[in-house]
Amino acid sequence: MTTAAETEAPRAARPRADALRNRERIVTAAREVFVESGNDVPLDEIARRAGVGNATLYRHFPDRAGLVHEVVVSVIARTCEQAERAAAEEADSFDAVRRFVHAAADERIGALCMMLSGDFDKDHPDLTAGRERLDAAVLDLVERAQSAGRMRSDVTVLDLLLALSQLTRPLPGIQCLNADRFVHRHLQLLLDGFEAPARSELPGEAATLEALRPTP
Amino acid sequence: MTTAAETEAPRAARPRADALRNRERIVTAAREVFVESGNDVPLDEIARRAGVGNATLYRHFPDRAGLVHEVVVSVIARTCEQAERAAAEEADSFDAVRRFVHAAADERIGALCMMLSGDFDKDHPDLTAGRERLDAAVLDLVERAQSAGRMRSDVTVLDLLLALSQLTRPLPGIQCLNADRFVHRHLQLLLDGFEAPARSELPGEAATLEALRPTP
Amino acid sequence: MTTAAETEAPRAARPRADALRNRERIVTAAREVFVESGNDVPLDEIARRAGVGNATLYRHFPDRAGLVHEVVVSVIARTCEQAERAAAEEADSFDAVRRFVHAAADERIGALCMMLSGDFDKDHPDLTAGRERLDAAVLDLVERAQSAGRMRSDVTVLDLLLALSQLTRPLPGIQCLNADRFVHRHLQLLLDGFEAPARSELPGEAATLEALRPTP
Amino acid sequence: MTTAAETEAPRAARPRADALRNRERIVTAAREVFVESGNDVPLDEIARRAGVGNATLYRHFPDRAGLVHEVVVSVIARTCEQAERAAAEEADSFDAVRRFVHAAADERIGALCMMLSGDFDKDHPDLTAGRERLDAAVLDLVERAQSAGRMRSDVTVLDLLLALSQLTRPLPGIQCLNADRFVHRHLQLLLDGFEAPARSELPGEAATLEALRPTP
DNA sequence: TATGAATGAGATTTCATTCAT
DNA sequence: CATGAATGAAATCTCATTCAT
Repeated sequence: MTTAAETEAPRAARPRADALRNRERIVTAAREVFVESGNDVPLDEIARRAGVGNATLYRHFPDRAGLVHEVVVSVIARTCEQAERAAAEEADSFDAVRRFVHAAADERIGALCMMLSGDFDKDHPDLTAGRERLDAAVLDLVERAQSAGRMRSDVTVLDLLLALSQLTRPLPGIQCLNADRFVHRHLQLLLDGFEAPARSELPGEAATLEALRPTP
Repeated sequence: MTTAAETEAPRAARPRADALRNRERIVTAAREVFVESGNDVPLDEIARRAGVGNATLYRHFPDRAGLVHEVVVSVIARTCEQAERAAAEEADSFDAVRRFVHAAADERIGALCMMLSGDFDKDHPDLTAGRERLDAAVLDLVERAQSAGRMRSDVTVLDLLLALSQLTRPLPGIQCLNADRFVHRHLQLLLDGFEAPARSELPGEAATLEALRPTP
Repeated sequence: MTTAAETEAPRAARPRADALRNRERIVTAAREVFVESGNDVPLDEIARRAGVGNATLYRHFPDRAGLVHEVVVSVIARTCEQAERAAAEEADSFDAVRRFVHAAADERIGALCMMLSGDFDKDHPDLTAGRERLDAAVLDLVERAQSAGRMRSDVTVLDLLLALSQLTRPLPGIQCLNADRFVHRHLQLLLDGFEAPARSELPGEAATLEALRPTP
Repeated sequence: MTTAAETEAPRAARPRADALRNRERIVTAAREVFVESGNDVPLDEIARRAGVGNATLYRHFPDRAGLVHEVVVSVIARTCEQAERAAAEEADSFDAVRRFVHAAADERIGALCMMLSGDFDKDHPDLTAGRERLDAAVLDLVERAQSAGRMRSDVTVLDLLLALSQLTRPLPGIQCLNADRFVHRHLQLLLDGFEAPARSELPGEAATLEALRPTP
């Protein structure tokens, strides 16, 4: 006879409650620290901020790349959720885009840029899956707005995600209270550019995420 | 009997030709490498790329901060030059803004973001002077375009410079041939936002560079 | 249910036994190596002699100055102990001085000279406290001997400590078995000078440790 | 037909006047800097203090050891001169010892200790010759004083030279105006110990310079 | 399991020595 | 000859990762 908990996770030994809490705290601390201080903070700093010993971090993640991987995946997932919620809850199709953009900024999607620079496995299935899900969710937002004539038809999903990520990328040395306000200002300006009817014809080439792969 | 050269500058020996060439090569290599691989490349890598020994680098720049300082100052100066040239040579006031924005991207103004994160003296007179000159030159561009009704009046110099820097910031891991093309696309989108008559009222607060100072 | 030990000190984990042992071994090795080879030995050499990796040394002492600080403090403390023991255990007051002088030599008090030349914080509270305690202990020895008419009244504590330190200062290049014997010979000669009734009047100025502070 | 100058130094090309002056300035600067800042100052610092380029230093001395060698030899020679002059000019035999001791201190004989630690050839003929001449000169002083019953008979030349060197050794970190006064105070105390009739029998073993040779 | 400690590999910086002007 | 510049080797210090309690 087995308990309900054992039934839900039958393949691995049931993780202890404090272990799960530690794991969560480490990922959260890492996200914050990466945003604040950049990608090259010592892992000891992250462990300290999470309130755990450094070896505990290694129990949960095999190496630095593993931790970065987890943070990236979690940021993508949270951003994805925002995209889906915006699509579901906003009546106007361009308002949905707007809401997503600002929400993604608050989820620190910009930190992804920084972390892509680290040497971790960018072809890991988790990442591919996450990107695909995010692409799909954003594509939904974009297509709806474009079909409704609310967004320029030459703007691609990749344009949106790239520009968004870059504009919200943290400036590790610069911590001041109204930095966020600037970011949202700039996003609004960008969105105004997206909304405007096309004046100058952009090179409307088909843009995909693959286009950004490093050339080997 | 002495030659004219000896008579004219007897006390301060002119710097040697090869030393000047080396200094130039180091700064150039550093600019390239910082853009390619981020702010935390080993100095040995820069020295190697410049074709000099690592100690030569230290003869010219007292430490890493000194080198970053030099690169930052040089990028600012080159960008400034582009602003002044655009103002002088373009007939249309918004075309001047456009030309400056794309030229600044090519001068790697985005690398400034990355380098501002490094720990070097951000209050050095050289930097202050450079920023002031750049601010003035860009203010000239912006005010002309706004007076002519070609640019939204709620866009500030700081908006322009910050968004421009962020959008052109290098993605150290990602080197591919058409990354630049994406950047210029996004700049065009942003400029379209700048050009459009104001639709949503932006919070028109007076924005200055001081606003980005870290809070002490 | 918790054990008594866990109950008594629950908040500050006691330092690990092996860490304490390592710390002790590093300080001991440093004291030896500084005496043997001078103040500018590589820290790697000290770590090797202590049988630990170099980074272990840096875990215990933040930098070279930190290690030198610790060695200086420990030598002062050990010397101090010798002074107090000599005062307590010797019947004759000048014998106590003699015993202290030779014991201080064996504690390598001379190494202090060498280490004072290194660039570490000479105004650290630990050092100030140590010096004061040592001064007090030696002053006790000196005053007793002088009150008993066993020591020249114009010899000050600072004279004793300085001359003692200089005469016992290690000669880093010179390691031979009877170097110590020479040192003790010279100390005896000096003590004979101290014991003799004053013949030539020395400039009896009040001498304090402050007199040796570098002029700013 | 040759000039007188060429006749006097026929084997090597006659050194130019400015070269000689430079050589002298380098040795003087080195002596000062070694006393002030210890044995491990950069050669560039010495060159700067001498007002010459670093390469000029290397033109005169093949390497750092060569420079140290020259300084050591020169200090020994100057000290030797003081010994001979004291012997010649002082009426009282112990006054001659006293005068020599204080003069040697002023010639920075203590710096020899520091430099013996550097890795230079301690068996070079120049050094051996210098030491022998110095030993002879000081032996003359000592024997006269002992024959006249003015100095304890158990004090050897080596005792005198070693104690003198140690007591006058510079403390590189400590530069203050009356440091010299302390040194001379201590020398006086030591001399008083030398002058006193022997009270405690010292271990009168024959002491020679050879006794200090490092054990191989 | 969680932790503080230990470690070697690598980055920054210095300096004795050589080179080119 | 004299010099500023260049250089590699070595020293200091950091950090991702492993070990032992």
